[in-house]
Amino acid sequence: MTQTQDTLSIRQMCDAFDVTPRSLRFYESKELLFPIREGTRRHFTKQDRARLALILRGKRFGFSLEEIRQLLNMYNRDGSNAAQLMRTLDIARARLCAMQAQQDELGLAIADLHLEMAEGQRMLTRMQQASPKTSAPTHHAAE
Amino acid sequence: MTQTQDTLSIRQMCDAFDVTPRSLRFYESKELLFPIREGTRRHFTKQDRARLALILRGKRFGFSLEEIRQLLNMYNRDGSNAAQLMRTLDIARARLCAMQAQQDELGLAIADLHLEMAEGQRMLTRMQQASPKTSAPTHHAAE
DNA sequence: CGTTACGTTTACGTTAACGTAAAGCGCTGT
DNA sequence: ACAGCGCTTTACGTTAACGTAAACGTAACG
Repeated sequence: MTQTQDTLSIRQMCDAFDVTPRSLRFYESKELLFPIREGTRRHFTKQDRARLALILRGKRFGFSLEEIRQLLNMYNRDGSNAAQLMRTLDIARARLCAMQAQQDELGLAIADLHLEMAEGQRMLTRMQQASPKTSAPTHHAAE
Repeated sequence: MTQTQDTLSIRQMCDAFDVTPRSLRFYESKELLFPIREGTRRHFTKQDRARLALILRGKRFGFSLEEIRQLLNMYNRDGSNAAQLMRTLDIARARLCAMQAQQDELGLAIADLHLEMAEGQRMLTRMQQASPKTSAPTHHAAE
């Protein structure tokens, strides 16, 4: 229960999260992570691990590191005062809006692409029927 | 019906599509557009306009210019042979898959962000009730 | 004939998110 | 004492999609 030394080296972090040392140092330089500095060495705490998990998720969602930094502040309740919290919420609202717009556009694009692909598929089928390279057994889009 | 001269200057294109000359020249250098070259001047045909429209749509959807170039070939049926068409369809399938994955992840992210924002909102409300700066009339999250 | 307006080419600058190389410190094993 | 490992800092390199500046052509306007 009293685990006093719950900290990872940079290499252990890399292995645990499948990132490069460069990235971790970069994130620290951008103030996304704050490992304990024992002299020159870094020690990543449980907090850092949690933050890194959120960073990686954010990246998958297409956020920039700067945006992620903003959101981390919200997740962490660093800004313990109302004004700061309100600004953070504003940022979140804006991001949310953008994300929803993007999701909608993505939906449209997906539908369009489906249509174009169907058209291409039809053309391909016609072409293959026109010039059968092999004697062509019933080759129905073999997956 | 016999509109022999249906071509736009670079400036007209820029105005029509709200892009910079630099972008158009860049797209040409990347073989996304093929304006007629009368000496040194460019003349953008109806084809170019159609392609540009697709380019801009593709960009909004998050495609890279190289990906867009591939897709333009599909839209245009340039690759009139089956092999080429199949490769193009493969690219499209991959993109489609990625797009759907991204859309799903975006959905998750949106839900998460909603939760976090709700939490932040509750905190804010508590803080405002705890320290009423003004004599505070019934100020219910005035939108 | 000079100057705007519009067009061109060439080429270096910019941002994001690292990659990669160089050079050095501190500890361990032999 | 020295090699090697793991970590460090410093700093230049990379990719995409243009921006921006320089330096020039040419056609019309006054």
